[in-house]
Order: sequence, then C-alpha cells, then structure tokens
Amino acid sequence: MSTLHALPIYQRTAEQLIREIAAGRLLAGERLPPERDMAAQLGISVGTLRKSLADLEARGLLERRQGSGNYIRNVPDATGIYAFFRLELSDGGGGLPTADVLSVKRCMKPSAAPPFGQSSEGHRIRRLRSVGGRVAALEEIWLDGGRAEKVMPSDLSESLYLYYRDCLGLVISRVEDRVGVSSVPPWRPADFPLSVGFTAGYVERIGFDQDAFAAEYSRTWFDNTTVRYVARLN
Amino acid sequence: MSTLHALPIYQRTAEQLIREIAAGRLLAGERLPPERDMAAQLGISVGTLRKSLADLEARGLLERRQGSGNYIRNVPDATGIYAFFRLELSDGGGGLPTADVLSVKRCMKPSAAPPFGQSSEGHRIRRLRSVGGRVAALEEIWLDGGRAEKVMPSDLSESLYLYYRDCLGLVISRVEDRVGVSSVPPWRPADFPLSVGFTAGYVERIGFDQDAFAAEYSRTWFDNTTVRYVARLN
DNA sequence: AGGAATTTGTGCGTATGTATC
DNA sequence: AGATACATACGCACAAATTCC
Repeated sequence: MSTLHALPIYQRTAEQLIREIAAGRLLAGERLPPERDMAAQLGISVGTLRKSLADLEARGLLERRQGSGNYIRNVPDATGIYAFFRLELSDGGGGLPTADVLSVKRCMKPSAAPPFGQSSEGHRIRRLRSVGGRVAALEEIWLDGGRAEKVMPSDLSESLYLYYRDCLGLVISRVEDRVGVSSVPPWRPADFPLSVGFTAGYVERIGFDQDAFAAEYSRTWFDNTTVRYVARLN
Repeated sequence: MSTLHALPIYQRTAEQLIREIAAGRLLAGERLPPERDMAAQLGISVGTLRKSLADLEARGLLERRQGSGNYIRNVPDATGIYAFFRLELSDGGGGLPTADVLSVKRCMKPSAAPPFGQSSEGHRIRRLRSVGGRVAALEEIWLDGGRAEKVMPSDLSESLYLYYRDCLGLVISRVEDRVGVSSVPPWRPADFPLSVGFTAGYVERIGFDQDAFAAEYSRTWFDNTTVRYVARLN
C-alpha cells in the first residue's frame, strides 16, 4: 500500500462506502459484490475489507448475511443515512448535512479541469455545505453541457447523485477522491467563516457514467477541522 | 479448537472477561497482560483475542492504548458494569441483575462435588438470580468451611467475589466454566417459573485462591432462554 | 535527551467451518 | 447435493505509540 495516506486502509474504505450510501449511489436493499471480488477490485485484502464492512454494520448501514451477501440497509431517510456525519460532529442536536445551492450557471469549462464529457460548455454548480447548521465546506461541481440543456437550482436535491439518476438518467459508477492542498476559492461568499481555519485541502471528484463518459467534475473545499472529523471514522 | 462448543472462541473469551469485570475480579484501572502472553495463556491466537478485546472496548469496559496496554475502564457502578446483561435483555427499563439469597447453611460437602478446601464441611449458599425483575437462574455455591466460621445471609453482597475479597481476604485467581446438561435442582422454590423452559444446562465453577487452594465450588442452573441471551455477545 | 525494548495497531494470506442458495 | 458466500481462526510481518533505561 502507499504510505502517502494518513488514514489506515480499512477506515478509508469504510468512509468511501459510507459516502456512496449517503449520496445515493448505493441504494437500500442493494447487494454488494462478493467480498473476494470486492477486495480484489479495491486492491486490498479480504480481511481488511471485512473490517470496513464490520464498521458499516456497526453503524447500521449494512446488513451482512452469511452465505448470502452484504446488503445496504434500508434506513429511515432523515435520521440514519447521515449517521456518519452526525457521529463526527456530535454537538447535541444531531444536525443533518445540508447543501445550499449558491449558483448554477452554464459557461465554458475551466481550463484547469481535466477533460470530461463531449461539450465545451458545462453547468457550474456551486454549493455551500453545512452540517448541523455549521458551515462545513464549499463545493463546485461541473456537469457536462451535453447532459442537459438547462439546470435549474430548484431541480437540485440534497443529493446530486439522486438528481443525476432521477432527472438525467445518469448513473455515477465511479468516484475518485484525491486530497491535496488548495487555497480559498475566489467565489467564497462574504459570510463564509474564513476564520475557522479554512486553509487545508480539497477533495476532487471526477465521475463517470456507465459508458465511461465523464459527466461530472467537482471540487470540494473544506475547513481544517472538518477534514479531520470526516477523516476520523473511529 | 474443540468442536464441542456452540459459541465461537472470541465470544466465549469476551464473555469470560466481562463476567470477571462485572464480578469484581478485574478492577478498574487494572492492566491486562500483553496480548501475546494473554493469548498464549488462553491457548488462542492473538487475532482471536484481539477480536474479544475489541468487543469489550466497544462496550466501554476496556480502554486500549497502543504501545501501552489494555486497561479495565472505570465505569459508573450502577449503570456501566452490567451493560453486558442490560444489552442482552434490552426490554426497556434496562434492569439490573440481582441475587436473592435463598439460604445459607453449614453442612457436609456433597460427595458429588470435586475436592476443594481443607475442611470436610462447607457453607452452602443458594441464590436466586434475576435480571430486570425476571428470574434468570438458580445458583448453588459451596464455600470451604475453613474459610469462615459462620456466613450470614446479610453479609453476602450482590457480588460474591467482592464478599470474598473484602470480608475473607480471599482473591479468586482462576475460574473454570464448563457447560453441560442437568436437570432442575431438587431445591427449586415452588414459585420458580419452570414453565419458561428450565431444562437446559448449568455452569460449573471451581475457584482457587492465590495459593492454589480450592476454596469455592459452585453450580449455576439457568433456563434455556437466558442461556442463549448470555451466550450471544453480538 | 535519546535510543532500545515493549506493546498495541494495521495488513496480508490461508485454511476451514457454516449458512444460504 | 453442490456451489457460493460469509464467519471464524491462525500466523506472520511491519508500523506506530508508549515506556523504560
């Protein structure tokens, strides 16, 4: 394994799965691939993967049936799905994560972005993400212009993955996360709490549809403390 | 491993440790032996033991410090110690386990008992054990007659181990549990709920003091359902 | 202060048991 | 009954944190 990562493999794997469940890419009742296949696909050992799955089971997100398979659990929408986030903040009320759409604009793709999609234009979606009322991250998502003529802010639900699937018939089949270092995005709202230490890093996502066509490119900025919270699963 | 046991090794090991904590043989703050030593002593692999220890940590009974050791956690008496039992019943109120002393009598040791202690007489203690108001088990304990001249029912606290330690200066250093099949004890109270299925088995305990002198012999009968509850840690 | 020894954490591989299909 | 898939158990190697001298 690479030694660049600060977090152990089983935690990163569990975190990744939790994100995909919370985002709607893995739906309730869905069955995961066999552990051996899944481990081989992830490039990790079965034992390590099993430790991740045990974590998800402990959180009530997964049901493991011997001889049958691992199934995404049907969780009551408002409470269970975001247990991951709730647990990390744990400031009493159990606040839910929200996503306020700041702006949606169709414009030319940025040159800094990797090539994705067929159109030279894209829908630029900027969101302010909060957890339990506390601002947690800024997010910029690019959706390929060929996917939709126009995207209304009111169309975007809390989960972009669900919007893609229900409105665009687009299924995100792969997500890559890379953690690096960045500065504050220039479109930061005036009331964004810069003082909490928003200097740490960002997550860069490139999503592909089932035909291996890039349809989404996104970057998420977050503040220092949130990074650490999200990173720590246990 | 032996195939006679219905429960996996890691569960039996965790159960055994939990009992010793709840009974007071392992005190708060105490440090366990290194995992490798402990595993060798138990005749199991380190990985299996670690699974048991992780279980105890998840219950809040143990604190594991990398590079340092495993420490019994200081739990608030009335609530935390019996988490094991509370969890298994989980019928709302979180009832605590209790032990009502039915009788204490000094008499000749039974011939069926294994040899223990130096005296030919012993104190026969019979207790009715309940969890959350529900009768759970019958218990017969024999304490060697040489240990005390007289034992008053009022002396016996909820935990016999604590009574031994505080009143008799006797430290139980080893406990053996064997599960077998037995019939209902002949001294069963008339109101004991035989109907719930009290036909299953018993636990036989032989305790030794630090000088390797047997000082206690006990048998515990329990009903079917309780057995299964106690047995299932997860 | 610092380096060696100790102790738990992580990760991998493998073999076997057991439940399910 | 056979195949599939998860559960248990063991062992080893190395990393990371702590403790001790």
